[in-house]
Amino acid sequence: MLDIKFIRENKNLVAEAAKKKHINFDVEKLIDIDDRRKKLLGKIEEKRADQNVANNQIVKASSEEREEILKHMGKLKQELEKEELELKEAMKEWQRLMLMVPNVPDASVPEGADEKDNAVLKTWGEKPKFSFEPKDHIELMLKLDMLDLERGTKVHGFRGYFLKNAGALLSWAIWNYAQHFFLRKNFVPFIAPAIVKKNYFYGTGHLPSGAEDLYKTQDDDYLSGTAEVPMMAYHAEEILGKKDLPKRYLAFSPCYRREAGSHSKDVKGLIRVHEFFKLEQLILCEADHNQSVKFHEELNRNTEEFIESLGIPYQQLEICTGDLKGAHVKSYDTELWVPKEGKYREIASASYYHDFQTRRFNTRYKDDDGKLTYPHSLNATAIPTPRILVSLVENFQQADGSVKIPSVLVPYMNGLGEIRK
RNA sequence: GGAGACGUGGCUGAGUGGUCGAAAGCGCCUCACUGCUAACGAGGUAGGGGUUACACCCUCGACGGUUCGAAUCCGUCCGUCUCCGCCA
Repeated sequence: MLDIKFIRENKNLVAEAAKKKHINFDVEKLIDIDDRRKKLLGKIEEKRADQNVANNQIVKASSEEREEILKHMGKLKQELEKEELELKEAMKEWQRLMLMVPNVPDASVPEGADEKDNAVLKTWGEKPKFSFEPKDHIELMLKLDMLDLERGTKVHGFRGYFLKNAGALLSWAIWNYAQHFFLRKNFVPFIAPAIVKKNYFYGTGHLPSGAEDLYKTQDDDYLSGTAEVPMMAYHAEEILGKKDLPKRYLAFSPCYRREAGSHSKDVKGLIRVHEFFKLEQLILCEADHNQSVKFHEELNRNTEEFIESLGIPYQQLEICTGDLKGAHVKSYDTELWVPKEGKYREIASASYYHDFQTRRFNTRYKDDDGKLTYPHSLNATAIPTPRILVSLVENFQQADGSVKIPSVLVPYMNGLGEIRK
């Protein structure tokens, strides 16, 4: 959420941001409501002051005076009740609109209508050339008995899967390797809950839009699709010390996504599943744009380095304005080469938000001059499983149907260098 | 899941209808003192909104109710602790 003062002073900027992000939002309407809010609040505060004065008088008043004061207060109360109700109504609309205000994209974000306009920043690695007809990850993994989709759908349902044998081992190996890899970069390791109270999803911007993609429990909690939500909620309502910043967290969590609206997409295999696991990088830093930019580049580079260490070809995308989510200032996506599909598929996303999220979470820190300030937040995927397996097995498949394991993972596979039946 | 107790400032903790945004202690800050440090002494010290600055408003877990008036009474919810039950 943006500061209402900022919105009032920069309404053109905000209107422009909404337009760029294809968010239907009327800034003038919000400002009208805010005018009303301020006016009502002023009137109410005046009456409350009056009430407080009368309150103090009544204690030492004579009985006639008391009569008089009581009459006055009764009248005040009636008027107050009416105005407070009006304010309540206005606040409801005010809050609804405030949640719709998009964050302002950075000037460096390329203009574009949708994902087709995302800009390729770089490509890395050499796409494998096969002397044979390559298989897709489903065929490979089924034949190597790493994956059971039939029983996955029997037991879980649509998009269900079991990983078994080397499929399970490879997942654990990736988690453990990723843990060692990223912790060298000075993160505090976490295992975060996926069951999270509803209100925190507003903090990250996953609510109100995005509700249809969230599972919820009978207790009205929601299942998070990313550790970003619990990790941002971790410091909700807290005041941090400036000396404790930046906070650098590496969180592992299961992730749940209903994938509503993408029923026809990637219906087979491990690209798009309802339940997966992810290591997520998250940073809270001082409220300084340059720091946000610096850490954003760093988080993104961490992911790149990790992928490079595995040796999987990738490309980096700079997300254009039209594809940028409401809360984001800027995002990069990392996409891995999927040989059988002949295209790059998303594996990771790195974003920064300025104080948009921390404002909603009411996470603050004490500045040098004692002022409470909202820190900046950033997050980036470290690595998700099982999606990473798709590119991994397809890129490293051999003519005989076996899969070569990247050397960095071999120690985590009990020395196993290849997967074969 | 059952029974009971409890939620007050950075912390401990007093406060059962009005002079309470709140005693006292600890901590912290400033000053004074001292060769230096510590102790002692004096003063200050919750958060948020608002204002050029004041004034002023809100906040005693949350929401709602009673009342002219609520930290205080009532209801609901949330949370914590203890005991029991169940359980990896």
